[in-house]
Amino acid sequence: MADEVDLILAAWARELPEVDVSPMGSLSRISRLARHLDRARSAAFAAHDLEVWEFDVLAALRRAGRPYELSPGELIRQTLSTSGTMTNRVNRLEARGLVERLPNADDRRGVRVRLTDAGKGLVQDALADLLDYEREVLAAIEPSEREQLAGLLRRLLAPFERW
Amino acid sequence: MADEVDLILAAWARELPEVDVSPMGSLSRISRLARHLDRARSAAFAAHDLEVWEFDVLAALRRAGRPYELSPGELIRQTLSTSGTMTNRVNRLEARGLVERLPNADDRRGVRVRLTDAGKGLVQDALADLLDYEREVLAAIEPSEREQLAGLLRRLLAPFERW
DNA sequence: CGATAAAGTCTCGATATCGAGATAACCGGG
DNA sequence: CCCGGTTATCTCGATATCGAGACTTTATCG
Repeated sequence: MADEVDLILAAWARELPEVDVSPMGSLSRISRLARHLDRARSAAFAAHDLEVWEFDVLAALRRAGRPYELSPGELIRQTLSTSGTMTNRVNRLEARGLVERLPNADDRRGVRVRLTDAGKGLVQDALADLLDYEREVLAAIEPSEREQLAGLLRRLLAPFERW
Repeated sequence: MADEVDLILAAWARELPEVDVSPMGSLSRISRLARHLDRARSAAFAAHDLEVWEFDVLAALRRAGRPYELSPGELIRQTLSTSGTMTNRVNRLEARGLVERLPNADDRRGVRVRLTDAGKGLVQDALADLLDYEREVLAAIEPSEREQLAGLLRRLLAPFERW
């Protein structure tokens, strides 16, 4: 039972036998899987007329809890994006009526981005579909293996998210 | 020992306790890790004045073996990109003298993309640095766990790459 | 206090990607 | 041998992202 990455590793072993490419066995798979998941998520969200980036922002606001507000800076950090990108995203979500910008009373440099009722409904529906899809993907491994996997990934991820 | 994803899962549990968001424990980590890895790779390749996408194409050609040629279509499939993207990439790599386009004698619709000597040297140097970096990332887990991880990821990836 | 540094957000130009359509070549059946 | 269907690649317009710089406000420290 081989995948594309096995073929890639075999090719490197043939071409550069003195180089140890085993790290790719994990990390290339992570990158490739992420690409496939992104595409699949696009398809899943299309039913709600929603882009992946739109979902990412709306979901961050939804799980922040009442009053469903975050600053652009917090959204940038949670979604691993940059300031120019977030300004643009909020603009377009605002134009669609899914979020609104409010002044921040405590810090006049800042802004609060708040989920509207329309945005809230949309993100919950989309989340349900996303999870259904993710459960299908994960059906390839056993529940106990899912926990193993999550644990290993957490340990790889932690160094990137600590500062 | 928690990461951002643990916080995200806890937030969903608080906000929507009736929804089982456990699939995100694995899949969100995969996506986030892929983003971080992409950024780190950018930094690693910058020393060679190389973009990640440039490396991806050159590496595919290098591991194809002599005469280091592939068609654009094969490059599209291996790098999970699209036709317009690949035309653009090959154009720019050609302009930098890292690859060259040759006519395909067997099929005049087609083209062969061949690695130049300059491209070959560059990709091997960059590969060595990439692997050094990847080993650092993987130092967070034990060798036996790396194999476990690779095995689980293979099983998740396989359904996407079968056709 | 006043000056300087730091933080929050937005602007905007450069760049990469996607994807539908165009073009050219190949292939198989009649 | 011709024709419709398929395949390989390229074109090109729309779009999202990045990131440096601008601007405003807040924090810090002498």
